[in-house]
Amino acid sequence: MGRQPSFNRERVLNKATDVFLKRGFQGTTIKDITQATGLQPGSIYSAFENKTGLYTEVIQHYTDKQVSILENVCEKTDTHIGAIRAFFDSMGKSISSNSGDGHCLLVRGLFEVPESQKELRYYMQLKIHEIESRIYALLVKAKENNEIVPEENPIELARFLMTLLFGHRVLAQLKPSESTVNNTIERVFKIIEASR
Amino acid sequence: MGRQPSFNRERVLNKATDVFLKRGFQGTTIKDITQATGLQPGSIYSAFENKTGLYTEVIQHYTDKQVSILENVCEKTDTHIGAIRAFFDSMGKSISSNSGDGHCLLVRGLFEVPESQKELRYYMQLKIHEIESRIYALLVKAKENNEIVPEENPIELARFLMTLLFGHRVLAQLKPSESTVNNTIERVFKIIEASR
DNA sequence: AAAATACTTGATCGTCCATTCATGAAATTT
DNA sequence: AAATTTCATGAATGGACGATCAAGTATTTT
Repeated sequence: MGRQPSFNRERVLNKATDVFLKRGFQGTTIKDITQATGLQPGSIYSAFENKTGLYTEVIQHYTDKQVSILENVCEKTDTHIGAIRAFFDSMGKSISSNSGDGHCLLVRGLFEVPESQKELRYYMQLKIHEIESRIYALLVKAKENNEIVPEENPIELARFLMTLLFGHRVLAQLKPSESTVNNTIERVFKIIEASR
Repeated sequence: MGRQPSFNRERVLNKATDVFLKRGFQGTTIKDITQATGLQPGSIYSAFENKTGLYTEVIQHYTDKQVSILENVCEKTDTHIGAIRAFFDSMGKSISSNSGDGHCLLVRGLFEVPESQKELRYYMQLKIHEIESRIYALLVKAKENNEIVPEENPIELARFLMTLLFGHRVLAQLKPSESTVNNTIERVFKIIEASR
């Protein structure tokens, strides 16, 4: 019934993700989005309701990508601990390469999505927990597999590893040299090792 | 010659710090500042040039406070490593208490001061390095004092501890329970211990 | 092919906000 | 106390931005 939207939603979300990564939620204007996507304001608003709706969907899209990065490294590593290492390495690369200024939409969003946007902020927290619970699941399997010591608490370790991931996203804002990033990540590995 | 400003600059900076901590740089309007300080727009602009100038001075003021926290704990602890521990504990309290939402003006600023504000962004990086170099200095003395192992590199460890401080400021945004914060900080201590 | 439905366009609206400036008031100098 | 200098006031300005909507166009249905 009636006309179909003529744009590819996935492509639009990817473009919008790039813009939000570069300029943040507050710093991105609808004009920025129209220029990046080629869509007109009306089309954006009819497809996503408003700027918040668009950002929400971008966050969903972005988190799905992060989770699939984690799933991919799981297949390529033989231990669960090795998968977590690989995930940190992947983040290290994202920090050292200059695309998107090493930003994570979720971390950045926590600091700059206005407090008035209660729902959106809650949604971002939910998505961070989604990633954390994947790491937790890996740690549980690692424990079953005797990859980490039996005294280790996977919930707490997962939280601590998230804190380290977070820290690196802030570090990224200081434009650290590649060797600095390598060193900090190496130290994370040592911590993971120590849990063995 | 002429009239003196009738307001107390320090008091104004403290009030402005509270507002910026609560709402961020972009989220704070001049109206917010006028309401918090009782000053009129014109007075603010004549005293601080503009919003950026005010924020810059607030950052300076804020960093000085952070540095004096660090200096205070140095006097109250007998080892240099103990001072670093105490500094982390102080941050832990700032996260668990709800004033200012556990924010750090410097960390938050890195994520939300617009990229167009080149000078201000550079200034914030400078101030972060100021704190980092204080921790570095403590580590050097700790090493001289055999509080940490001679193989340890103070530059790298200081950077890593900063990354952990950063991580906690992100963690704070997830409204962690006090026990979660205690646990993550406890794990930081174990890392510091391991350097002994 | 006519009717119905849904998407597209882009100018426009209303609001908010950083900043300014003319006027007035106070302190200091002469 | 007159003149000068500086500060305080707060309404006004100009620009930016999120959002809307009427008119137009394409697609599907009957």
